[in-house]
Amino acid sequence: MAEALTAEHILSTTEDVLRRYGPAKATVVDVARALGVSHGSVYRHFPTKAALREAVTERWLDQAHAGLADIAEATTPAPDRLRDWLRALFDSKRRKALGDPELFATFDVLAKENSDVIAEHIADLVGQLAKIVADGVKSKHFKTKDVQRTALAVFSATDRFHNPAHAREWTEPDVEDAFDAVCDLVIRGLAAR
Amino acid sequence: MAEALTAEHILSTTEDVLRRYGPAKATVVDVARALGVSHGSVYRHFPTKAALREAVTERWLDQAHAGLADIAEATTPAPDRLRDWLRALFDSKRRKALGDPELFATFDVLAKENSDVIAEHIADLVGQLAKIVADGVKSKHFKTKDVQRTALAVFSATDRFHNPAHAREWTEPDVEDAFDAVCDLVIRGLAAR
DNA sequence: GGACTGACAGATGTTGAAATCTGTCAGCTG
DNA sequence: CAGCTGACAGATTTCAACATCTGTCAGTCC
Repeated sequence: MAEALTAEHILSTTEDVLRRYGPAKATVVDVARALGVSHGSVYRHFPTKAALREAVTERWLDQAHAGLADIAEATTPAPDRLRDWLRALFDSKRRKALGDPELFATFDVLAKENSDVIAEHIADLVGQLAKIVADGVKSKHFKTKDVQRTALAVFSATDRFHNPAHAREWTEPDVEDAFDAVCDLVIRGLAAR
Repeated sequence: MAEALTAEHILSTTEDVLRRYGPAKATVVDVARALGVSHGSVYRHFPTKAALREAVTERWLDQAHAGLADIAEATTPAPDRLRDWLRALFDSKRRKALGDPELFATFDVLAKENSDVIAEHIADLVGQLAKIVADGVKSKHFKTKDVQRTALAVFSATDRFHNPAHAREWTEPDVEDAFDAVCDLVIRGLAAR
């Protein structure tokens, strides 16, 4: 009303609407109603509903994983840093899955649609892994011929602990054990002998 | 008609019906019709539709993975044997996903339902992994404190390449690379130094 | 009397008409 | 004239009547 209608304003309202109705029920009309404008105005800022969902998810992912980049950039020994980073990723994902289920469900929808936002998100995470692996090689903690390929392998091997498709398993009591066991295996697999 | 109605006969007809209609559409009435009996007769041999589906899937899984146990029992060096076994599992799963999609979909349904059949199937596979890991420890190729935990870690780390939830990824060109990279990482992680 | 049928109740699925939604755009409004 | 509205076409979703399915069981038929 008094405020100008900004993309930012639309995004945070959409987040609220998604949280209330979930990705299956939330409509652009709902968002417009919550903003007190016509839905045509929303289309002035976002070309499609999909673009809107993606923008919300992108923001949400950035916020959720803000701390990860710091861990990746730290100067701690690479093996410890890798374990901390994988742990932080797992904890962050699980916290979101349990504490913010509707937005997590939105994220899950995008993941199953091969959205660009998810591809970028994954590329970002694998890039951070590559940084840690490269540091480990430099410090002689790790040994590998192809850093990028190895970073991808680490990401694949820990898929169960960050891919939203597996979220239902994250409440089982054995996951913690499984996570630690996979971490041990992966870190040993990287180690220089 | 001339034949007596046996559980075996019902199972193979159900397999045909599932292949034709898929798990979502196939009904007990369809199976009975294909057998030329009333659906009440089917319930004489299987208590519920779910039990029937599970029995079919169990047979199908046994047949699909018949060769795996032989590999696990072989006397080749444990690292090679592990790689062969993981490769055989991946190939077998992928072949089924592409060549027998409706029964694979049935398997996928059971997997998402936490069915006992799937739990046993997994326990069987992890048992075979444990055999290979234990042999590797005996022959000094591998080193681990807890064989069972390690076998589970190997199974988790390669989840992307056998869990039906990931079947859509198995046709992407990069999977082969990813599979090899994860195998390398896992086998290095097991190796004694 | 053991194997099978078919009618049945309640649950689940299908269908098509009505309601709502997405995305566009000509026109209003300040 | 930049920002917004609201009517619109076509796509999608909802809803309720209807059909089919699951699982049971009294009764039929060798």
